[in-house]
Amino acid sequence: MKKAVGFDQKIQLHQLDFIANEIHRISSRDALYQLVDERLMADIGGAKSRVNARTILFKIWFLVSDEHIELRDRALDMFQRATTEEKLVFHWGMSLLAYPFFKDTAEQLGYLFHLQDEVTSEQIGRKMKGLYGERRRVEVSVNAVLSSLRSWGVLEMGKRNTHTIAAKIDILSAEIKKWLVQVLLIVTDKAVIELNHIAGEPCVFPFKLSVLESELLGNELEITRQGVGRLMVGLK
DNA sequence: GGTGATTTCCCGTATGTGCG
DNA sequence: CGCACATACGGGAAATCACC
Repeated sequence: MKKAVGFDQKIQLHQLDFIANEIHRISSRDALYQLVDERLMADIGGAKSRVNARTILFKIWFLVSDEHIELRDRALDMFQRATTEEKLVFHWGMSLLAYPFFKDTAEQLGYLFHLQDEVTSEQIGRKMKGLYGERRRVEVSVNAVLSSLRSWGVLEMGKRNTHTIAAKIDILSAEIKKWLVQVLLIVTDKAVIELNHIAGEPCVFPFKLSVLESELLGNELEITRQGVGRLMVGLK
């Protein structure tokens, strides 16, 4: 069976901000559909493509699977008083949770950026086709993710389709670090992760994520020691 | 369960844009 | 202009939902 792709349209930051803001006020799905569709009219002409984009937005923020609802609600709560950069962290995390394709693309980008400063769309396209098969859809969707990331200010495009990381975003708030680490554990499917490996996780490459043990204390995460000075973080 | 409607996902193609 | 690539469009299949 072919792996689902899903994320096949460019999604802009203000569209994500819009839905994250409106979810608070509007609880009815139909009303929110209506509202988002109206908002999308400014960006996308065709009704069908608007529906496609709406599908993606809803999957990220609204139609969240049960096991992620709690994280979603916490994100929404913090979202209200977050800075622009912090809001991006939430969009990023929710996208990772909603779309394995997004997560895999981010991860591959992260790997490539560990090795080099510039990544071409062709290069990442090849990697993703390796994971998802030789399908045109994969090509289109990789471009959709890349151009979304450009519009989010995560990537910049240089000459000849090379992409570079725009300035990395430093995450300062301990609450948000904790949230992202939780997301990280879920999407990477790891039981535990070593504390000082967190910053190097490929799928969070746009962020500077340095965490101290003290910042992760609380009800959600569990910290254990392994050997000398190795701190492991896992979900409780 | 069946079945019709809606949602989600995928595809081929048209159009636009930048570049040699 | 011709080429490559990005983006949007609409058809349609597959999956899921809602209701009987």
